[in-house]
Amino acid sequence: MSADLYLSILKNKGYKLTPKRKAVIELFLQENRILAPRDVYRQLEKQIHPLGFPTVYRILEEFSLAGILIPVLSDERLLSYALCRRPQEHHHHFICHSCQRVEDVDYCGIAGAQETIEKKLGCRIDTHLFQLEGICSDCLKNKR
Amino acid sequence: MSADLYLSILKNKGYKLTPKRKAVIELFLQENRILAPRDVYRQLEKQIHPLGFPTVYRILEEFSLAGILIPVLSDERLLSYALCRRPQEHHHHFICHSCQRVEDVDYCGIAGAQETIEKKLGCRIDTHLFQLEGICSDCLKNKR
DNA sequence: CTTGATGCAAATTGTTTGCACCGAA
DNA sequence: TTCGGTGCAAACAATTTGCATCAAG
Repeated sequence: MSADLYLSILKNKGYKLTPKRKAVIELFLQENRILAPRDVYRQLEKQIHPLGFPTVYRILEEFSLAGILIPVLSDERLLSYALCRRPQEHHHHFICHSCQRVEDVDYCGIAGAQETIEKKLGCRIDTHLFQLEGICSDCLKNKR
Repeated sequence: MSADLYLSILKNKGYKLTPKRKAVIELFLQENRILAPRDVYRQLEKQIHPLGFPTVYRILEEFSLAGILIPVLSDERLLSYALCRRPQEHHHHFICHSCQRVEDVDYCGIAGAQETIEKKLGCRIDTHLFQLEGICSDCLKNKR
């Protein structure tokens, strides 16, 4: 999986493809886990100078609006982001409590039930969050 | 629905039933929507003096640990809490994007699929978040 | 070139800590 | 009476703003 998919999405939405934006995508691809703004900053400043916190915050929010990143609450109740592996396709995520790794889940919790729920509550469902949490296969093996 | 259920849960867990804790529960029952710490503080300080922010934070986290409140990310990416209407029973929530109201959803997204997903990913699923978001019936009527 | 992207400093806001005092059980 | 609960001040951390400069397209 390369960064090209995300870069083309950004390009289509009129964003400029700057080295920092590319680096953020590469970082999420490499780390494969949820990252808080400070995590992103700490990793990026190792390779990129200068770098400011506002830039990190701005990039993360833009990516979130572009559908590339999903905001999630971390265990420490800190705003974090998960990379959306297939931004075009509907899917959900499994987050490991031990290593924070994010994995795709094809199963959709609401499949087929949306209309039923809408009728029962009289509401209109626009989005849904289906997030699984536990211990991933690697951490289970390592008994972490 | 009264506050008694929550108070008995807290009592069973060894918490003291103070006026402030009661007031927090009453507030969530009245407001029936997600509230950030600052929201709770602003409402409570109208009726309770003195009151400090640390107290609000401590109560919210305690209630979260006790299973009475669920931490959620608000639209503004701010840590907020939703009152768990039936702390003993497994269920999920619908959050209105317009008025922030929280409603119970009996349907469980993972029902029956947990084992399948665990086998596929090789992971152990401990918890899951299934949160529906959209516009509630009242807001639909009022075309808000 | 043009306009969006970024750095920087500073302000603002959110959250936690330490400790003395208070009050529910 | 005894701890857990709370206020307060202060520290700490997260996030945003304003503006001058930079660079992708």
